[in-house]
Amino acid sequence: MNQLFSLEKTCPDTGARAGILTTSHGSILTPTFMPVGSQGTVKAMTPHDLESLGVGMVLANTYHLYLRPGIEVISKLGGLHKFMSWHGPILTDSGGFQVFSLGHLSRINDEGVLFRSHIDGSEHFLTPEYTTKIQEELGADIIMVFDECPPYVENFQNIRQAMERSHVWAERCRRVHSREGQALFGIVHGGTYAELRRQSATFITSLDFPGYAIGGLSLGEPKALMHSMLDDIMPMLPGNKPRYLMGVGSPEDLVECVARGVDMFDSALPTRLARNGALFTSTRRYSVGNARFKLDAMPIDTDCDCYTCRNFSAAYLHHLFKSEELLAYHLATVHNLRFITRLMEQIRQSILDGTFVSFKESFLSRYQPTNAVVRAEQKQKWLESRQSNNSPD
RNA sequence: GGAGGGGUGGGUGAGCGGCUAAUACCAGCAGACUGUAAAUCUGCCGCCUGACAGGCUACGUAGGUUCGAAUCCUACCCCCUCCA
Repeated sequence: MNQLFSLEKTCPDTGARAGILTTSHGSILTPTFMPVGSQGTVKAMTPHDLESLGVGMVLANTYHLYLRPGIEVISKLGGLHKFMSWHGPILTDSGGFQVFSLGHLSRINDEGVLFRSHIDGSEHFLTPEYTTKIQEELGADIIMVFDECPPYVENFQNIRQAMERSHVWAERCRRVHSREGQALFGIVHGGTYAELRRQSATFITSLDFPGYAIGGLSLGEPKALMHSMLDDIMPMLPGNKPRYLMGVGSPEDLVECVARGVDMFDSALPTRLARNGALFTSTRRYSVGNARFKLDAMPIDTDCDCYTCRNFSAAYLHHLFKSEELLAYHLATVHNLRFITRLMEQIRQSILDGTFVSFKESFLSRYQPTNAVVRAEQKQKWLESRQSNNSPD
């Protein structure tokens, strides 16, 4: 393979960067957001839709595709690109995340993870070698090492143990990976412990992967903690390789994390929110099912250039959601994905223009976080003030 | 005309002497969702006081029995089924 990543420009005042990622299924411009399509489909979207929204790369999931339809099916039908008729780049996740999110179904040891299928109860044993092999078979352009992703609440000991296991697994994936034209990314772990994060970044970069992911963040920890982890790690990752922050996809997070040097993001958030009727606008997100939209003749986002906003009123979307019409999910997903891809385009352009800092500031001052985020920030401040009041002894 | 069944909060519909402002579902209102077991989940949903809590009015209507009734009795009004 030729060079995977080339850096075009960096923002002198932040860590933000613009670059180009080149795969055998085309090039994409970074920073980029990759919508999640675990089962070989971004829900409610055709590949044609994705293309016209400006989506570059899509995500698929090893765990889900392995269980259904099964790797041999996809293999016989010509690989994942052909199977799902998406001819742009694909990134497959190893299924490591599922080890944690489906934790009650699994047993984990140094060798690998014993799963019970959530579909039919059958038992499966996934190892680093096996998931790498599966991902080679699927034929994605970028694949991920098999890792363990413990929840945010785990204590230091558990986080360290999971991190160390992930390190060994990363090495094992690296050793068996051989498919040409396919890049295997390492994943930095360490939870919210700066010390572990640095340790992990040192180890993972020593394995010399073509790209590096940051895993185990955006799992409910305070935003400030996620930011400080990124601030710690990013300078340790080689500048000439792509950096991928796993599982991040809210508008404010994307802006904040690009500023810290991230090139690639994925998240189920924009598409899932869309299906649940929560739509992004430049000032905040709205639940289009709310009564306030019943008679609203304007598009949900008057600044948006997407098919949905160019053709339909908020009142119509409101009606589609209330009546549970299938079109609701499609139109809403079109909008949210376009909102995010446009945001990434704007970010990139501002980096190239040298105006990223002002773009970031004006976006963040305009964009109102959700009640939950505001509340979480209040709680954090409250806890800190309590701690400082109670800690004189 | 005769026999039987039934009338419960916006709707459907449980409850059949105290634990019942009343199960459940729907509708309604709001919130959540970040490497997707998610077109999902959570909360509220008689009226009044901002909330805690409390007060008021409620199970067709009017009486009655009882310490206590949506639940038992009587009368009336209405609805449904069957037979003539």
